[in-house]
Amino acid sequence: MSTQSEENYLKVIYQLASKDVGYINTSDLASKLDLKPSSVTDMIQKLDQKRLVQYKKYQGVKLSAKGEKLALGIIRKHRLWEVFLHETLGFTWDKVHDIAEQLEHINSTELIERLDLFLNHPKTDPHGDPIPDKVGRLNQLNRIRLSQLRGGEKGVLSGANDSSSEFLRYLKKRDLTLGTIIKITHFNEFDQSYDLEIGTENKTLTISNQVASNLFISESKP
Amino acid sequence: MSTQSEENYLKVIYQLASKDVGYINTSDLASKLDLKPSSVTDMIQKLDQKRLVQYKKYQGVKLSAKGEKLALGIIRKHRLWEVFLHETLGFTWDKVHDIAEQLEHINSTELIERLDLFLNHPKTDPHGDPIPDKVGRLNQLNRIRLSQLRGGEKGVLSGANDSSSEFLRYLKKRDLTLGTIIKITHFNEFDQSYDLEIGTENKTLTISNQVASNLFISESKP
DNA sequence: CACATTTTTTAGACTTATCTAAATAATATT
DNA sequence: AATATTATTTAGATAAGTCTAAAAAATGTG
Repeated sequence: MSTQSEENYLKVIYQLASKDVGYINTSDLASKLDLKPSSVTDMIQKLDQKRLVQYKKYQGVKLSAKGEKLALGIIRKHRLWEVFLHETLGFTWDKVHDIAEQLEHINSTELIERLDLFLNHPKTDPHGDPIPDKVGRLNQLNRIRLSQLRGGEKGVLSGANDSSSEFLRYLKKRDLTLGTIIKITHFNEFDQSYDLEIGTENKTLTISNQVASNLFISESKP
Repeated sequence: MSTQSEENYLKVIYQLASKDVGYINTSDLASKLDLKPSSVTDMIQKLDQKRLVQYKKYQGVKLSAKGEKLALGIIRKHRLWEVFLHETLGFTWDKVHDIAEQLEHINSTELIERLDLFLNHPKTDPHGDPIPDKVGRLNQLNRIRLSQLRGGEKGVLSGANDSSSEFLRYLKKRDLTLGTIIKITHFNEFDQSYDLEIGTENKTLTISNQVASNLFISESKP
């Protein structure tokens, strides 16, 4: 079995790895985990010994097959609990993440399978992220970052990459909820910002590239 | 805030205290927590410093008002999660305890209030134990131990004091489920055992004093 | 390419919660 | 009451996970 701390490392390594590929470096890991780099070095050496990651001195870490499986298991639990908190208990979008951070470490296969059944095998969490299945298979959704689009293109908001409450409240305030139809009316070269038209009422707004790179968009008819 | 370990100490001290009164001694606490007495001494000194218990050297501990409030909060969480596991997810009586041991340490007042609402403010857990309310008030049920009765008396099985799966499976196998009507046909002086008649089909069985002292009985018309 | 800067690792320290072994206090027995 | 037994506490050790400070390696710059 793994400790809570080990599980957090694996989860974060997985998340950082899904952006670009290759080895994750110590300082990125440290800042995401809110720890000092020296602590991270210690732990990844331990995880390497347990064959959960591959670690190369001064280069970084990546997950082993075993480590990835574990990480996906934790992500599965996290996202199923998020669905439960949102759908069953009525928590808002922006509050589920922090509580799920605790619940994801509860250890019981039967609990998770029963929860999955009770929730009717949901495919995505309240932020639009896909939920890995029992054996760790992840249905890669057909979606791209808003920042990969340019003027004139159009799509449906299908997820956010940053699940901090602050960011989610920012979105909510601007009616950027899951399922919203978004049309990019203009890309402003000078500051890399985007002018959008959202929903059906011709509402417009401008978002920074920062924000755009954290939003996922899928085809208009998904 | 308290650690998971501290919470377990407080919970167990509360449970032992509700049997007889006064100070709880180190070795009882140690055996219930499955730790060595020396570890217990260390921890209760720490809890005393935090003003969660009162500790007198060589005499034992009891909860302070603050400690009792915390303990009741943990018991509330434990029992609400048990109801959820049983009623919502369909776990059997004997499996809910171990998972609730983990869930009881999840920290979120809003989560517990929403769970309580979702479950429709249950009054007892699946073992018949009362659930403390938000402010730690516990509705003391009108029930006594089976071992306090003698031949001829009658009542309804309303709870078990030992929630180990082993004990609960023992009960299930003999149809001793919550709500069963029990009549004590005879008390056997020589080995302190009880002859019972249970349910409506004149089924009979004999249980040891051990078992009898772990069963709660309430009036026939509760 | 040599030096400066940044990143990473190592070494040593600290905290929490536990343990074992020894010392001390309380209780039981003769 | 003196001694034996049992319970409790103290002292010192250990493991996990973190930290700070110093050393070493990698990277960037003139």
